Amino acid sequence: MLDINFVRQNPDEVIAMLQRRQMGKDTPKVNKLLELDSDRKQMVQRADELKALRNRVSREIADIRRTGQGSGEELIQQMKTVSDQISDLDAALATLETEMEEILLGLPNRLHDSVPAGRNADDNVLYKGPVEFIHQLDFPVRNHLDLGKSLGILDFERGAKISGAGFPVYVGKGARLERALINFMLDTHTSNHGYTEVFPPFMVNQESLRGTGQWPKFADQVYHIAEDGLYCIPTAEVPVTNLHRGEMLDAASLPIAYAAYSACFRREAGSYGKDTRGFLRTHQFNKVEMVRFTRPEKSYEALEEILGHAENLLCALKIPYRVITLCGGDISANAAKCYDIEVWSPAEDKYLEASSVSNFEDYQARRSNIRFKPDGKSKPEFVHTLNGSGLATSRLMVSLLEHYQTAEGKIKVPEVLQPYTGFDIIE
RNA sequence: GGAGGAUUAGCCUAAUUGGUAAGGCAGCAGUCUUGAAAACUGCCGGGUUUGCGCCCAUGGGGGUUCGAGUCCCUCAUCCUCCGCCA
Repeated sequence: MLDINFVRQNPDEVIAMLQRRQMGKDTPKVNKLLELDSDRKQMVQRADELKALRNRVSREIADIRRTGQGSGEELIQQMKTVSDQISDLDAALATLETEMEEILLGLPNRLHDSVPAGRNADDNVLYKGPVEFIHQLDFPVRNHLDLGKSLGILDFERGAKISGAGFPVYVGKGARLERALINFMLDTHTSNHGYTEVFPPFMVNQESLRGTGQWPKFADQVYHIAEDGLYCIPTAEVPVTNLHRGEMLDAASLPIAYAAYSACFRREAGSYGKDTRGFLRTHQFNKVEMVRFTRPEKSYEALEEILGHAENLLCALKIPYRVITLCGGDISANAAKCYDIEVWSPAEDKYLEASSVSNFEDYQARRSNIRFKPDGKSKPEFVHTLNGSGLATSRLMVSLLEHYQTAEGKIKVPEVLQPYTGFDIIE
């Protein structure tokens, strides 16, 4: 959420940001917001004057009664009218503020200056890589679906039977490999990268979705358990960032770094026909997520660190990847800056997004009211929040299976995973 | 699911029959000191204002009232007990 004070003082900058994001058509929203803001100010003034009057006279009534000078009946009658006026004004204000909040919640975040200009994904800019590792694939490569099926480690058909399309089942060594990946990633983050492990709930309430910005914008992409008012998390970012919702963090505790595994649930409504085969797009997948809370001046430093932590995993696994900087037209509304890490899929013959590393600056912190006091006398400030996948297993598994396949259709297990799997080959 | 109790600022704790939130700790600044501690003084929820001031704020949301921390309804969370159950 943007600061209404910032919008009021820098409307041109906000409108320029919308244009950089290819959202120029939302410009009227900004003007409407400023109009409402101005109306609000006048109404608040009038209401405050009436409230001041009521408070003063109420104290007079109390004095009159205490000293036995009378009942104050005349004043009470006058204040009845005043109170009615206040009620009307407050009701009108509440309507107006709701309208303002709806607009404000719908406006995207500011963009960092370093975010490249561009209309869509084609305009994203290569930041690092490609980072290659030696893999001998001097035979016709098979894709992850073929490999998974022939080795009996992935079962999409039964997944479709028990749940629906997009709910894969891992079986035997496939299940073990998936669990090994998750454990390897979590162990690396906690042991080598300084993160505190969190195992969060997989369902959250609507306030949490709102806090991280998935609500209301992505309401149609989230699984909803209507009876209990709960939502399946689309990413661990939601429960983990909301751990500190409404809190005043101790400045000495910053930066806070959490790593969390969670299953992630996404309806993927409207994306059928696009990368839907096998693991490329599923309704449920596994992901280890890194989440950070930092002082504002440290957040861009943290962004590079998180990116580095995600890259370390791919280097250890020896899976080729590249890093791109998302351009203004492709970056998500919540983020001020975002890197995507893409892994190479030899069978698909293209890069697949396996991680997104973002700095949200104070956008989420303002929505979820996460603050700290820089020092004793200064006012509370919003922290900056960041997160990065480290990593999502589904696309990673695609790349892993394909890169580590042998000419005989077996899968070698990457060396760093062997302590976790207990075997070095899937056949 | 049922009964009772609780929720006040970063933390802890007060508030007559309803009369408009009192303190303490921590923190920050200053005085004193070679330095530190102690002591003393000031600041110490949010908004608005050049300022005085004004408004809002007692878990969330409603209601009664001229006026609600206080009375009523409802929801959430925690504690105690009862019931049910993996």
